[in-house]
Amino acid sequence: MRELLIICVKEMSRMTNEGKDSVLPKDQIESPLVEEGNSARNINGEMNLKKGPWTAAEDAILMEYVKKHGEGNWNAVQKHSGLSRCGKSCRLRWANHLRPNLKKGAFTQEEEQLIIELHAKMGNKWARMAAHLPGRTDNEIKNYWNTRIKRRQRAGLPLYPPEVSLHPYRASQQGLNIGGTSYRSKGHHDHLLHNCYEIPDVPFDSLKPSQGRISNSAPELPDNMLMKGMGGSRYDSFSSPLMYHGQKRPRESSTSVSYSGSGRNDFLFSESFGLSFPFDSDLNSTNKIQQQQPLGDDQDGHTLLYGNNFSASKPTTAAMKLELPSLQYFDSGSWGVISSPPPLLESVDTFIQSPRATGTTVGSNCSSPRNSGLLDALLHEAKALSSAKNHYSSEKSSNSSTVTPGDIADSSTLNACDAAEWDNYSDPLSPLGHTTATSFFSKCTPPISASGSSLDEQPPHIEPFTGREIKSEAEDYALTPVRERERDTITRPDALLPSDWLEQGSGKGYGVKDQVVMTDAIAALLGDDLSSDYKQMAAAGTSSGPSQGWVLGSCAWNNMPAVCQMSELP
DNA sequence: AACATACCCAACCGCGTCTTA
DNA sequence: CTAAGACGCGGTTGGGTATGT
Repeated sequence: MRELLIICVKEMSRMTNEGKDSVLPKDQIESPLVEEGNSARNINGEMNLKKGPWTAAEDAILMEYVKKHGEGNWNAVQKHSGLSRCGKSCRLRWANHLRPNLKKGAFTQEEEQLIIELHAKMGNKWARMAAHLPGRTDNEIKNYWNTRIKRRQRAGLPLYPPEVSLHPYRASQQGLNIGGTSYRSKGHHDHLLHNCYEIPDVPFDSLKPSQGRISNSAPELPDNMLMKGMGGSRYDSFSSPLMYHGQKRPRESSTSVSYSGSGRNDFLFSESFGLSFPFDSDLNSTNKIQQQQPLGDDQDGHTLLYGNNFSASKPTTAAMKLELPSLQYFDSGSWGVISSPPPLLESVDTFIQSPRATGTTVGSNCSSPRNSGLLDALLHEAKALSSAKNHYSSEKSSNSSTVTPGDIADSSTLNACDAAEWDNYSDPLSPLGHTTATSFFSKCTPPISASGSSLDEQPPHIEPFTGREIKSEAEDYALTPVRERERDTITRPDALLPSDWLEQGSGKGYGVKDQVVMTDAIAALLGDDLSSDYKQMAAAGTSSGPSQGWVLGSCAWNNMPAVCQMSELP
């Protein structure tokens, strides 16, 4: 090692003398430096740190240093070893290339599969993902993923297999490619994570069941889930997505125009329910935005971009552009298959806790159902169980959904192009699939079109509820003329809207029978212990709900606070 | 063979968080 | 308690290589 080091230092010296210009970036080359050996100092005597590719000599020095002193204290490397690299650079080099047990080479199939799963769970949490992939670095995973999505984008394939598509996190991430334009801010992932209760591994156990795969990772409840889920204060942030309670505030948001704090969750809510007003805890501010962004504003040609014409406001073009993300989110049209995402369970929570946006008052002790992770967990668990029973039929049902020409195929349901690729992931008995809760709630979810959608372009994707009655309705849906469905769809958000908005739609609603079914479904979700309570509340709630046709809406509207309280029971 | 495009990957940058004095 | 430094993370960039036309 010692010899190697000497050789390397010699080589380095040679390079420094002969060809350092080829290594140093232009700005360094042109800067007035006085260089000595392998390091350089500027006129102030500060070290001029080298950038660019590492040489073998530098690697050797770094390795030697770490061998002696261990990892950490990276800034000391420069001082002690004479390496003219900043500590950051050293750490990166070590972590990504020099540290032992690094796995080199292409990802194995298992690794790729795991990455997909992890990404569906975690989003762009590369470091966390890397923790599940021994020998792999976050950078590697990130690069792999970015390449992958690029490839799939080009191929017009959805990012995830259909089985994964309903995972709240994933769905929210993909789903937020609203109109092909995505809205992303640094903070969104945190928000999403905060608002995504994961029943670990449930969504993925079905993937490649024959592979006897790994899942070496212990079921991971995101730290923030545990904390925020059970009353962590940061969870409250979701009740007011426009406000960044946490320390992380999207950098971009500060510059967005007339749309303060345009974190993605603003759209999470909007999209999940086809409402386009940023959900602000402060109704006044919403009104303010409404004034600034009148209905029908089409300054950027996305009048209906956010679902339908209920649009009360939308971010300005400037804001959008500022929110434009990394290549995970695609330009308009690139993701032709992206459709209205399946409604998110978390959306329901958002919905539930949106009294202020809807003008309903909720008891203070329950102002944020987000305070209760138990409810979410219950719902997830219930939906998993339920869909395990019903997945197969609903899958068939959804697959048979009529796709009219011009419709945008719903990637989350099934993309024909992708079907073959993901066939091997399919498991009719998967606990994932179309979940009861999600399907159930999807009735409240108007469509968000992928490509600057107007209502004429895309019928809603409605996940068939797995219960018998609802399922038949879903089948009806497939047979329902598109125009009629559109009308139907337009009316659906009424459950969310103030009464004056409710009059916008006159489509069919759901009758008492449906109410019962839904009530039963929720009761089922809540389990025996809670179901009777819930049913009582639902019975009370439906009678006073804003719309007979919106059972869930009215349930959530009127009763979920109580449910929320229930969820806080030990 | 020349060019264009896609792909891969290492490295940098900026910011947030953690730690420590 | 606070400020500064260290560290970690995620997004982005740019160069080299492979592949297609």
